[in-house]
Amino acid sequence: MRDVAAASGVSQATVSFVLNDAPGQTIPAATRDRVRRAAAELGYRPHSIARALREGASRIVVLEAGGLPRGHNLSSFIAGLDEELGAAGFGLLVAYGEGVSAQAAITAIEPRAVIDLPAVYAGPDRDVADGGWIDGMVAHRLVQLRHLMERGHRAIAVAVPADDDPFLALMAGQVRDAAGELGLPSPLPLVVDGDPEKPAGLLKAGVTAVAALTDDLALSVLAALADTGLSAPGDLAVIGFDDTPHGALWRPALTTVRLDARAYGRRTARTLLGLPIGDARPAPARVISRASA
Amino acid sequence: MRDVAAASGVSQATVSFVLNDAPGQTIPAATRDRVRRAAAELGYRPHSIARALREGASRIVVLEAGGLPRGHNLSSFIAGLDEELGAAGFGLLVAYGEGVSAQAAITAIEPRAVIDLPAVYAGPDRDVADGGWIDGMVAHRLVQLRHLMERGHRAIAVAVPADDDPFLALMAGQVRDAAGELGLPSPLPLVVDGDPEKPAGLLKAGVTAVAALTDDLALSVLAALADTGLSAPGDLAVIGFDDTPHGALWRPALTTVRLDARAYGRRTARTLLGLPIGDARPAPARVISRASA
DNA sequence: TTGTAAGCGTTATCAG
DNA sequence: CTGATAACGCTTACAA
Repeated sequence: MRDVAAASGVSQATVSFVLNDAPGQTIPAATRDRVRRAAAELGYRPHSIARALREGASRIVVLEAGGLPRGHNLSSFIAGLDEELGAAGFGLLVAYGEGVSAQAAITAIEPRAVIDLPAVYAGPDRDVADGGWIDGMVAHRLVQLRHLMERGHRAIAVAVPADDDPFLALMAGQVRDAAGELGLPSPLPLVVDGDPEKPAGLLKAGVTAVAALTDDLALSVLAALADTGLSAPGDLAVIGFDDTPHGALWRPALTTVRLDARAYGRRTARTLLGLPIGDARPAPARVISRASA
Repeated sequence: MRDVAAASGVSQATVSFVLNDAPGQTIPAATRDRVRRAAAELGYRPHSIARALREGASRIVVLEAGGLPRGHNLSSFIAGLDEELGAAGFGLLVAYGEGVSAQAAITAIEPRAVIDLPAVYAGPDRDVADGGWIDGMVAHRLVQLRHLMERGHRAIAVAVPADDDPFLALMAGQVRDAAGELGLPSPLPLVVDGDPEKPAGLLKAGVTAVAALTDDLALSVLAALADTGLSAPGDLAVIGFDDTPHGALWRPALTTVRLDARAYGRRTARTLLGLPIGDARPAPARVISRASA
């Protein structure tokens, strides 16, 4: 920066003003040009550590994605964040809960903000941080259930995990709400705990289809079905939610729903940066119709 | 830090010396104690940004895991890195190639080192950076092939991807080497490109088993088998490599091999930190014997 | 054995 | 409109 200042015959302060488009400064176009040109020629790159020291926080935001299902929906949310944050000159770091040293790294970074999606889901002030993702969730579950209804199913169970993850519990509630909105009877829970007899038991109760909270849960159900000589969708239709890459590899290939979480990611980023939401309008959820339902 | 200095009646420099066990400084135990106690009482936490500015690099190392298969082996490698780096006060960041803003974040961090595993595999000076992981690879492939041999297979194909990832190409070479060491004929390549007829064609060529470069490739083979009315291991035995969580969900459940990559992670970290390798001795690879082979 | 002071590269305040 | 200058929190010669 000192070199740029020298090369363009101004002070470091002026360089800073120009390069950051500092508001409330009135610098002649000629000077600005000279500074910018010099910066470009010298290959000036702001030193982010120094900037972070000065600003009290780095221009990095962290997304804690610890317990989240890792499918297309998350990737897509991340892509959205990436886009907007990148455009604003911010960096994005995704933490998948790798371990202590990862936590150490994150605190060392002094991020500008951290988006803790799992925590957000638990708390009440959600829409602030997730760009409305959650609030749209019931609508997305509608898409999932509707696909089943269109195929003649009304007795639908919902596959939930054995452990009680708060995030997944919230999802379960959304499925119930969606079922209510569609005038469906409240869905029976199918607790996925490795017992291959569970789905067969459901059949006896008259259930004809299962909507899973996540693709992985759906896959577990398919596995249990296969283990007991049953098959999807003949004996039981199964639909997932997340579009993980390995859902497509299964046989029968998993039917699932894919969200346009990218728009939510963009909205999250924009609110985080204090920008207007803009045009990031999420497309409706889409059923990826494969073989299992 | 100023407060700690004041509280213990010494200068900031002394505080720094004590807290970092600066070599070549001879500070009486009494003083050291006072300083440490004060630091603890005041809850002093070194400011990593300031430190990074001063040192020219943060105490963070980045692992670029972009194109790598994401199964147990990678997680285990990461766990090993995590352990050693954490113990040395370093942070670890894993970059899964999320996008531009992630790259921006990484450069903004000025990491002490970056371990670019994919690049390492391509380059010649590998054992420097991966703790000998690669060099042990042939031995691990031996385990994979031996499992097949023990079940009477000698005509073995290797499932490789359609695109030519340099990392996977390297793996393919290791399988060939392992086959040679076992006195097996050079394995035919099974190019996994979504064509479900490929495995059936292999059968005609007399092949009875497939060793896949990764679990995902193995799963694709299983899917192709299912699509053509064949099954594993009856028609074709299939063994994966990586122990991904969804391999266990498939039916037939995928037999695969799991590495003790944790030890390699630890070794990588230690060489990176300039420490002696120590006791991190990798256990031999283990076959996770499920249904597919 | 301890303290002083320079400096890491920015940004922001305040005079000119 | 522009330029000194003072922080930000830490490390490390060098002095005492």
